[in-house]
Amino acid sequence: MEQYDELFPSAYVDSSSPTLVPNDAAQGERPRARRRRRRAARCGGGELDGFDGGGDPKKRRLSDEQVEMLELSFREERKLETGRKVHLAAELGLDPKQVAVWFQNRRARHKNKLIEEEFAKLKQAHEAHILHKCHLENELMRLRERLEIAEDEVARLRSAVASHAASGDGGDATGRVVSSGSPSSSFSTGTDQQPGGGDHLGDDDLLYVPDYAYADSSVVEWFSLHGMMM
DNA sequence: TCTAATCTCATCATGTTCCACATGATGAGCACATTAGA
Repeated sequence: MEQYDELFPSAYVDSSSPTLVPNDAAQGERPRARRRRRRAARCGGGELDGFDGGGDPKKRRLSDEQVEMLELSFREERKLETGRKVHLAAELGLDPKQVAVWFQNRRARHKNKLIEEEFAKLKQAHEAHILHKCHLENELMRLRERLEIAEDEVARLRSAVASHAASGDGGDATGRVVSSGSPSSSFSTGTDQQPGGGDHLGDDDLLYVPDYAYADSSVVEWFSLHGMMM
């Protein structure tokens, strides 16, 4: 009948009745209270659920020596063969059933401990990953800002070149562009710019105008030579 | 194949130490736990 307690924990079911009809005396009683009552009945000498009423009904803690011996044995071997169980029980003055129960509980609690340790490790690793992600995001943000500044500079230089080309002036005797902006924005003097591999440059490519382009032709001619729309 | 012993798991009850935790004990196992020996 105990199984009904487990199957229907939220509703009282009379453990003495196979028809699952609540009994009047305990109607509305919760499983815990019911179990306590049953335990009390056992302890009080009442025969219930096949309990013979013998032995010490009180739960006794094992002595330090007993626990020490059991721990020692557990460290040697987690499982408990019948022979070892009987031997241990005799040695410790315990019931073999108690030894078996102690090993069962010990295994369960050992497993829980391992699970907790594993959880702690995973949590630590997770937090480290979160931190690393934050660093990467910060780095990405800085790079984006730098890219934005570079793109602004490129756009400004492009428009400067375009306006000079459209007005037909602004070049010196050799046809070089004389920038009206800051001296640092001179279009052709950037040393960190690499020559483009092809004739067609994309919008996002940095423009590189080689010096020879200024020698005999205007910038406009150079651009048209390279198929670029102005 | 059957059966007893044993296992895991969830839970309870109680003792110990400050109201929660540790630990001994119990019962189920559901397309009905697994395993070992007769």
